[in-house]
Amino acid sequence: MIDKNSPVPIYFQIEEYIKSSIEQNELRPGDMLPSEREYAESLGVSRMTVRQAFTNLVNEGYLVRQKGRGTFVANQKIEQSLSGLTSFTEDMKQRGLTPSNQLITFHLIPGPKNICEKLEIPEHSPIYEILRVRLADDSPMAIERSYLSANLVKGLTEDIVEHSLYEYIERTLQFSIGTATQTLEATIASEEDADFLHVDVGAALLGIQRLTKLENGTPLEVVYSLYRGDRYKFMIDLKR
Amino acid sequence: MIDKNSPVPIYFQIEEYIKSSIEQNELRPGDMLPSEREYAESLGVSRMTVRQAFTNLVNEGYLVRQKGRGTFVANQKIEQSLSGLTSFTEDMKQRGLTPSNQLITFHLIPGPKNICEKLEIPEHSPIYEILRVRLADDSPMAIERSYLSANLVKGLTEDIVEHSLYEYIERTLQFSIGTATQTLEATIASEEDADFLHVDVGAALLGIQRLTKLENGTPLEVVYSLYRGDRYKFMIDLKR
DNA sequence: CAGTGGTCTAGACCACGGT
DNA sequence: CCGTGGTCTAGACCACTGG
Repeated sequence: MIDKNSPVPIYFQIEEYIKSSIEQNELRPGDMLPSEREYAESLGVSRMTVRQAFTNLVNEGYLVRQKGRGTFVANQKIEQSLSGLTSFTEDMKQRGLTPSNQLITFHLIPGPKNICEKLEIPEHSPIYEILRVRLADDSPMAIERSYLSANLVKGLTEDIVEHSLYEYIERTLQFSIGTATQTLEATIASEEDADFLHVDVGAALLGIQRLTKLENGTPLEVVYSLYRGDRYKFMIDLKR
Repeated sequence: MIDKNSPVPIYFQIEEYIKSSIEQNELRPGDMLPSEREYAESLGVSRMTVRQAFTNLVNEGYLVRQKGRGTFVANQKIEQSLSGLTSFTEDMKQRGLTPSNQLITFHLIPGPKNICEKLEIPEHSPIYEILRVRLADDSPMAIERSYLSANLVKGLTEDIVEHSLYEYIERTLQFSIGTATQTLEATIASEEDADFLHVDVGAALLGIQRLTKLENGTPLEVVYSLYRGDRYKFMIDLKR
């Protein structure tokens, strides 16, 4: 169960083991775990190593510690939905819907001023403009306009865009996405919107603007989305 | 600077000292801190103790560690705006607007089923129902319907509600607010909504539902709000 | 009372970054 | 090469919980 000679840190191996035990329901919410000392002895490692694993899992919301009592499996993992920076694809899957795309336009254009400012690149720099209708269970859910710097995200093709852009960025380009600033507002469907989304003119739409940055702070993507008000709710957990 | 005989843990004292150094601009974003070993020696404590303080500050977004280089003051404390659980009053002040209230109704009623379920109390338990129009710079911004258990939030009066409910809950009752689950969706103004908000029927409104819980997990408040789409945007920072 | 998590020590070796 | 953070050890005493 634990490989001391692995390059993977022991505390991380312990974390993974406990996480999978929880996910496979071998450990249920409210269950008490073996004490830190028991764990340490049975694995033949120091108590501090076990403690590091436990601490991380507490911070991630999997476990709860109680002084003088023990360590327990948390009732609900709050962090799961908290501050989730997800792609449309991931978001829909989490909701139990099947996502798909309908690519409307895919252009390489000289960047307009307002976009370039947000991406922190010179005006007129080459930019990919991607217009997609996002479908869930084959029915329109949102319109999405994305802008990415062509000098940063190289080798973008229609194929990639129709599949999953985030997967390409994270898996193939090995970029690690950091944070995003997002704005939500309510608007009304114009004639063009109504057309794409199969709703009436004047229907309620949820407008979402997002600026995504990499972990090193480089702006990655500007996205303007319009979600159907009758099909989409945005959920978020907040902490005081 | 550090009191070893204090009941306050050493790592916590170190945290507070570093935090205040950052807040008073003695340490600026990008500055490198003394190494863990230097800190430990100069304070006469173990390196692991310093490390615990550093680790907590990294998790809170104050510091950034770089393998082989050092520990640095973070550029921007993301957590500041991230996942901000704020009251309407706080929210408006942050935006530079002056908040005020117009109390429409304030009733003590037997709780309807759906509300009581969310508040995790028996059906028909006494509940305060508060209906307010929220103003910013004396112009309508939102309609808010709040529900609170009268057995939990005692001594509520019209005066308190017209001032600031959260202040009463946190300052006077000494409750500490923990987390909230929030849902946002786009809707259309009904005739009644339009009346309260001074907008046209069919105008875009941002509907926000919130369930707030105390730190011990007790549900505190259910709120249904309708914000004017032309005046209000909801902003949030997300982490991957 | 025994067992738990909370804090702390004084070392150790490693992988990494920059000189 | 040296200094950094990353990991790990084998102890220790404390405050708290429960029986």
